[in-house]
Formats: sequence, C-alpha cells, structure tokens
Amino acid sequence: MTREEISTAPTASPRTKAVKTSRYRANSTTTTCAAPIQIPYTPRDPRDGLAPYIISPSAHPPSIVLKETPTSVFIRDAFPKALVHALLLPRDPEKTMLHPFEAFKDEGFLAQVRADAEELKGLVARELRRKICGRGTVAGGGGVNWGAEVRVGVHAGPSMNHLHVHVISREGFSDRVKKRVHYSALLPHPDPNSFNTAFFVPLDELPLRGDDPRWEHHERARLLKMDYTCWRCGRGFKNSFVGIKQHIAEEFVEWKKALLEAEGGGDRGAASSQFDASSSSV
Amino acid sequence: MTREEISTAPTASPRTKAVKTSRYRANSTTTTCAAPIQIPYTPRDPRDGLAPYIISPSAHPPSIVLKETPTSVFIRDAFPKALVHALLLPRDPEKTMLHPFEAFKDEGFLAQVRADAEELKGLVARELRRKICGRGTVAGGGGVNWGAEVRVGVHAGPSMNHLHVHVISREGFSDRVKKRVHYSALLPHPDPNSFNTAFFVPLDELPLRGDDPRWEHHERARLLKMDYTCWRCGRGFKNSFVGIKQHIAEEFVEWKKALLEAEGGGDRGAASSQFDASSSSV
DNA sequence: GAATCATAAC
DNA sequence: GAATCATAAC
Repeated sequence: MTREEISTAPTASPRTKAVKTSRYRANSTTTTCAAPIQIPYTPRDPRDGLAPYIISPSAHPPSIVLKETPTSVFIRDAFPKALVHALLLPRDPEKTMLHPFEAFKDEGFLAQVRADAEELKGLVARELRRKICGRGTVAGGGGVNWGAEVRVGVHAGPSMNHLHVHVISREGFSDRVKKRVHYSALLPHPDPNSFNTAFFVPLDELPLRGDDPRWEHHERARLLKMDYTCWRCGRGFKNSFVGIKQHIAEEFVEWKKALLEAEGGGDRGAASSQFDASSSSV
Repeated sequence: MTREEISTAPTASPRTKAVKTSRYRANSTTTTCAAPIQIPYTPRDPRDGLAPYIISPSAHPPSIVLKETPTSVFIRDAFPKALVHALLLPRDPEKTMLHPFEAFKDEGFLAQVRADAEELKGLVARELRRKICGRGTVAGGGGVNWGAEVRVGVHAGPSMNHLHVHVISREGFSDRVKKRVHYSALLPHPDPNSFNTAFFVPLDELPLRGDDPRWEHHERARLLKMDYTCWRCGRGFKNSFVGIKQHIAEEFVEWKKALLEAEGGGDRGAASSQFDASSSSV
C-alpha cells in the first residue's frame, strides 16, 4: 500500500522500463553474473520476499513451491487469506518488476499467464474440494463447479514488489485476516452503480482500460477504505472489522455446507464442527 | 490493567472501605433512594459494565444471565477467552467495589463465594462437555472429570470495576484472544521455581498471603509481560503472540480429541473438522 | 507485506 | 475492558 504511484503514461520497451519504473529501487542488487534469472532483489527487504521463489524455485520444499512451468512458478501464499490461497509468479524478468496494470498491457504475455493461471486454478479448486469434502472418493459426487469458488486476479496496489497473481478461494475465511486491508484487498465490493470498482482485479478484466480510475492512487486508497460488505449475501457492516469477521465465519459454515450438499457426497462429516454450534446452555 | 495500585494496609470496615478505596470514583452515581442494591456505577464507563447484571439480573436475557443465587449472579463473559467462559458476580454491595485480594480477606465471604463458584463450575463443566461431545446421550460415557478442565479464579489486576470471579475452560482457545494480556491474564505461567507466580489466581489460593508479590503493581505488570508458554505442553514461544496463538489452536484440537476419547462416547464426530487437517496438496 | 507496541474515544 | 488507527523495525 505504500508503493509509489505508477505512471499511466505509455511505457518504454519492457527492458528499459524495468529500470526506469519507480519500483526499481536504487539499492537493489541486480546481479551481473550469468545467473539463470536476473531480477532486482534486496534480500532483507520484506517486499522482495517473492524473489527467491522466482530465482530458484527448486530451493524450496514442494509444500511451498507447488509447481514450476516454463513461464511461471506456483507457490502457496505464506499468509493465506482464505481456505486456499496460492500465487502465480511469472518468471519473465522483463515483467516481474512491473505493476500488474503495466505488465498486462502486453496481451501476449497476458494470454500466457492466463493459461498458467488456469492450471493453478485447477490445483486450487481440487485442494478446495479436498478440504471441504475430505480425501475420500465421493460416490455420486461432482455436482459442484469448484472453479467457480476460486478467484484469479491481481491487487490494484500490490505490496510485494514482484509481479504475482492471486488464486484464492472466494470465502475469505482465515485467521490471517487481521485488518481492514486484508478484506478490502480480496473481497469484491458489491456496488450497484459501478461494476468493476474493486481493489481485487480479476485477470479477466485486464488489460485495464486507460480511463479506469484504478490507475490512480487516490482511487485505490478509496477502495481500501470502503465499508465492509459480505461477499456472499451483500450485507453491509459499515466500518466494523469485528462485525464482518464474525459474519464471514458464519458464512464460511454455510458455504461449506452448501458445497458439501451440492457435491452429493463427502466423507466422515468433514465440514461439521460442534464448536461452530450457535446455541449453548451455559 | 490501568487500575491504580491498591493498598495492602488493613482495611477499615467494609462499608466505609467501599468509598475510601481508590476504585471508588468521584463521579460515580451511587443512588440514595431505596433501590434494592446500591453500588457505585457510572453507566457510560465501560469498566462498570458488570454493574447492571448485579443491580438487575432479571433485566437481562437468560442467554446472558445464567442464574441468580441469593449471593451471586452468574453470567456469560461477553468476550469469552476460551470455549466456555462465565463470570460469578458476588452481590454483596460491601464487597463489589473491592479488589479481589481485599474482598477475599474475609474468609466467611470467601467460603460463600466458593460454594457459589462450585455450582457455576458444574454448569460450565457440563457446557464444556456438551460442546466437545455433543448433545446426545453418551452410551458408556463419563470417563472424564470435566471439572478438572475448568479454572476458577480472579485476575491479580482486574480491569472491570466490580468484583468478579472467572470460571473458564482451561484451553484458552477463542477468537477473542487478540493480544498479549488475553493470554497473560488467563494462562498459568509454568515456573519451576515459583508455584504461584501467575496473574490468574485460583480461588483456592486465596486469601493471598500478606507477603505475596502480587499485592504489588510492579509484580502484576511483570507477570503480564512474561514469555508465552503453552498451558498443556509447557513449550515456550518467547514474545511471539502469533506463535502461541497458532500452537494453542493445535493443542485445542488435541485436547478435544483426548477428552472425547477419554469420555468413551461422543456423537456425530462433534469434535472433528476437516478444516483443521494439517496436510494438504496445494 | 507481518508484528509489536502505543494511543484516542467509547 | 474492546476497537480503530498510527507507527517502528523487520
């Protein structure tokens, strides 16, 4: 959120752009040796925390790096903001330091990332199904389109320096959701007057139109401060973080239940928990 | 935690003490009419939030006020710091504004509160069993001493003005546990060198000896800043709130499982939740 | 970005 | 006491 405003002017060639952008920091340690991938990266800077996965995916355990493709690295988000939350990291060193709105002006690049994102979306959808229905084979199951429960997109104002695409289950239930921006950045803002006005920008809505207000820092800041609304029922919670958080927990239970029933299977009552029961006698 | 240090000097008679103590505030609205119970109470002061339950228990729904006895009111804690968390509010107007260490110098009063606390402990233990084992009758159940999972005591430095005793399940798992003092105030500090050095003081350890360091504000402040340790396994977490919080969540699962098994019954797999599964494939 | 700590205003 | 907001230091 503290990243500087990016220019909306047409960019120079990607290679020169990477060093001209405000996102290229003076103290970055661009290596000049023949390393496989050269990207700006300051090891101690937490905003550069995604770089190691791009530079050397194989240095990380498979529990974190889910897969490498020729063009992308798939990882788990270290602080998942939903039941399943993965990131797609494009490997292209010409793109990795660009703001997503800039990077995805390149329609060829966008098409490639979309293809990779489809693959990651499949993995995330499968994991989501497993978490909700359990590992067992579901006799007569398959009634749910699990991909429809997964959102794919970028933040209008990313806080991590390297280009990444979120692939995340849409319920937003996680104990890592601790403050306003965590909801604001991931949940859509139902707004009858303006369809696209959300901080989370689906990959399908890119490239962003030149006149989209989200090019402006001011509009992005505004989106992060809007009243909370529930992604599922649209109910509003004004400025109450505790209120929306409690409600999201309740919707989580209902959402799981509905999916489990719709799937037509499930094992061992995986989604039930007595702890969630609302009534009690003491 | 911001309450002033209380005097350790012998108190005057209880009736005069109530107005001499530093806890009696100048703007309190002690009623002078023939109201059933007269206690200092400023309606808008959040630290006086327990007073309404003492003054008029019947004005509150049974979901909040669990029971009245001639000497106490039992309520649910509005911000439970564990699976089950109730409060015992002594009704005696001569005691309600005293610090618990002062109030429980009176051994007759202490004996009465202990008797009431035993009753509330039974209710809490029953509710705990229900939450972990479910509502159904448990064939062959009864292997667990549920009362042993419930702690009864006071805070060395209460933040609410009216005398109250916590009756709380000991696992400390709740989404209302959000900061250091929430753990520090409720979890014991396993300390091989000093048995009683905890901010939570069991009713069984009262009256406090005159030389107990917890009479001093300095010692109470120290207890709230000690490193985190797990109530169940004793593992230490230094100053990491997130670390202890995550661990407590894991111990919660194990604790439930162990109790459910020990009870020798349980229904509908009440304590299981696929969401708690540790491994995953994406 | 996470996490600890401090601070109004209730 | 809860809750929102702001702020270092990583």
